[in-house]
Amino acid sequence: MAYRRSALMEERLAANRERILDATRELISRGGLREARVDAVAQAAGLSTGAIYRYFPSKAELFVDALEAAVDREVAILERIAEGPGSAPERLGAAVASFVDRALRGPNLAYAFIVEPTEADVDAARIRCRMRFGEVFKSILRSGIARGELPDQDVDVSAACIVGAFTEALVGPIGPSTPERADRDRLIDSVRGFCVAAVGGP
Amino acid sequence: MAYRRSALMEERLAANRERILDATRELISRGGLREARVDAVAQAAGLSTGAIYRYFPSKAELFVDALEAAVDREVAILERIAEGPGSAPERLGAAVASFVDRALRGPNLAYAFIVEPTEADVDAARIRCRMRFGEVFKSILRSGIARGELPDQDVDVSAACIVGAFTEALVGPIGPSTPERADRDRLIDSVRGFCVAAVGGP
Amino acid sequence: MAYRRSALMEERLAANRERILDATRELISRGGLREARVDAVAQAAGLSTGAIYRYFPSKAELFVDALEAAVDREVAILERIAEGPGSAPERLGAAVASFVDRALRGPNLAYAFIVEPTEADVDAARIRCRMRFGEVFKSILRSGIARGELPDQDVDVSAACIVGAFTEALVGPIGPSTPERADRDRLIDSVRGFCVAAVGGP
Amino acid sequence: MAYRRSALMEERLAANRERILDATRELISRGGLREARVDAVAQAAGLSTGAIYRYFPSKAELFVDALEAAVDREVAILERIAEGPGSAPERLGAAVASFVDRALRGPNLAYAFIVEPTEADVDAARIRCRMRFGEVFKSILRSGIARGELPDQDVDVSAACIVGAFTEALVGPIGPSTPERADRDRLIDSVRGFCVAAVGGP
DNA sequence: CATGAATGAGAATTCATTCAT
DNA sequence: TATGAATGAATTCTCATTCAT
Repeated sequence: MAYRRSALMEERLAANRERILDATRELISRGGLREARVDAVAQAAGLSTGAIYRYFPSKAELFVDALEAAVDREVAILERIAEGPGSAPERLGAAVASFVDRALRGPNLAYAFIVEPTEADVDAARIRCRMRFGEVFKSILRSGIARGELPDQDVDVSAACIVGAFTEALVGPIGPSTPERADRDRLIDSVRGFCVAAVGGP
Repeated sequence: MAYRRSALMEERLAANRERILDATRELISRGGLREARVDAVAQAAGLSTGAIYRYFPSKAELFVDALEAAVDREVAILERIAEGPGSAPERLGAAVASFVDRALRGPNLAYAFIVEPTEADVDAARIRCRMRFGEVFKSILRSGIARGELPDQDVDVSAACIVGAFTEALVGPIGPSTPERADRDRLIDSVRGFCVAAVGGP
Repeated sequence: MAYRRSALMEERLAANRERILDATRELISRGGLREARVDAVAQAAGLSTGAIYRYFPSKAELFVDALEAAVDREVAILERIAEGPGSAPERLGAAVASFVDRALRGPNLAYAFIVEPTEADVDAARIRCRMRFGEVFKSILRSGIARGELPDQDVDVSAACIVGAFTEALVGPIGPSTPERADRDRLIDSVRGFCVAAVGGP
Repeated sequence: MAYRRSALMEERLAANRERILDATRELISRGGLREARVDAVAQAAGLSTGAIYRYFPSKAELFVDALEAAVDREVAILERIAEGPGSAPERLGAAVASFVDRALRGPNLAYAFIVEPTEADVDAARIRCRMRFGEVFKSILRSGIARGELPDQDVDVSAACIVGAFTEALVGPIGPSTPERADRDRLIDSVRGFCVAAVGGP
């Protein structure tokens, strides 16, 4: 009996943790880090303020975990594309398009984890996340250069520029509103074209 | 009876105002809008908290003025390049290089005026600033397309991507520290190359 | 899962709210609106500053509620007298005496809700309160005039004068200290006599 | 030469002092004590903030002096009426009418010196002023009782009620705006009638 | 373990008063 | 003496974190 109850509880705890992370992501994607108060997160997660602190030691750690969870998923998808078939320009284009497409559909953290300084702890996580994105693109670029599909270049800078380019395209002229399907496709194409050409793709 | 404000005082006031704006820019460029508290700005400017309110009606207006002052200078320089001689790719490259170069030398607000939500007032200014930068690049792109120096493209998206690319290149792999001269030149070249190639330049 | 707020807690919250309102009334009745700082109210209520904002959204609303709560009670009592039996002069005298009597016993807000400009919000409430008092007396006067118990007169002015007369009698020669029982009775009689005679009563 | 300059200066100083007092009265009569900031007074007087402190050691003392100056004039006028010819009810009515009339014409301090708590210093002055007004009315009442023109009564209370009545009539239903001439006359008559009847006049 | 009321350290802003010019 | 810029204490309000129930 002790076992079963424990298992049940275990599940519930995990579910709560997930709900908190989801609520955090949701709130950040709407109003930025600034608007994501602990109270608001708790309410959105259907829990009490105090409960948050059972799952996360501080607001900063909660944010860090939320950012990293979101980036985990994103990077996993991008890595599959990066390691998949096709030429480097093709894979680069696909990765960019994939990211932009997803960002345009649902609530995304592009706002928050790219450039938005906060407390030191969160900021460190933000930088780590940015670099992880960069790594994916760097791996594509390196393979392309090695195979002669792309000209030689400073992959650190190119990767950073790519990340910056599509982020700005997302949060900049478009804003948080979801554009029409046709607009979306055109935007994705434009960004993809920009990034592929930038690194010397055809 | 009427008291004529002495030239000396006039100067000192102007100097104070400038010092406040400088301090604000300095603080923002280091820790973002969040860290730039009125107290901190005052201290950095060598004044008391209350004095700030003699020069600016509110923290929000101070920030707006600081952002716009910085952007005024920046945009003026970029516009001169945009309207100058040379092909569109050349001018684009020169503009990008010029911006990155300056940003790498002194404290820059790239952090703040690109993406960092805050109060509504400041945010509105931030968006205006971003658009002003975008406009400069759009004008270059349009002229290039008209003259056949650049392929047809969505100039809105391209301009946003350019702004995002060099901003990220600045805050991303490099951070606030000023790199060595050689590194700096290499970085500038890489970013320029990225942006020019991205829009279809040679 | 849903947490039912316990009856005990419910009670405590209500008690706290009441304590805050009481503390506010107490402080206002001593030092006027000016001295009733949020800190002071909190301390007098045995709570922290922040706690006040759990019960009232702003200092202004707290004041408005405190004023209106006090006036609600007062006006209810006066209305019962106004609508009760007896001639108009009798009822007027009874109403005045009743108000003065109560004011002399406990902390009274006479100071605050009669004349003391503050923020717009609070001021609006103050004016409303004053008018509500006036209305009670006007109703008595009108009925008296209709029945021929009182001579015709400008009831607006008379009501204002009545309110002013007993308010001043309260805050003026006496001040906040509670006088002896005999003095109190004499004061009440004098004020009552003054007001009844003023409007043409016997 | 030293003499002449001194006399000139003397005059100018006195004129400035008067201007400051006037400005203070003006501001208080408009927005109450709260709105009369030292800066505002200085500007209204055509002087600098610092200059105020040459003439008055503190804001509190400035206010006290302004109140007392205003009351000096007022009381002098009322005393002349009180000591003049006519029966007590006549003189009482004339005094009340005179005060109300003047208050309705120009900026008046009725707001401030009757009921409006502030700092302790100013408050003490306020109470003194109130009592001085009371004294005038008490002297009328006493003479009326002595001569058999008025019934015996508690002159302290009656005087306070009179002051309260006309004050409230002034600041209450009418407010700071100057009413039409006809309205004004009617108001004066009503208040006079109220006060005279209140103390047992015909 | 969950709750949400309470805490209290900030942060922005105001304004009486001072003091270098 | 006059000026008005500068000061800084005081005040309102916010929000991450704690803790009794």
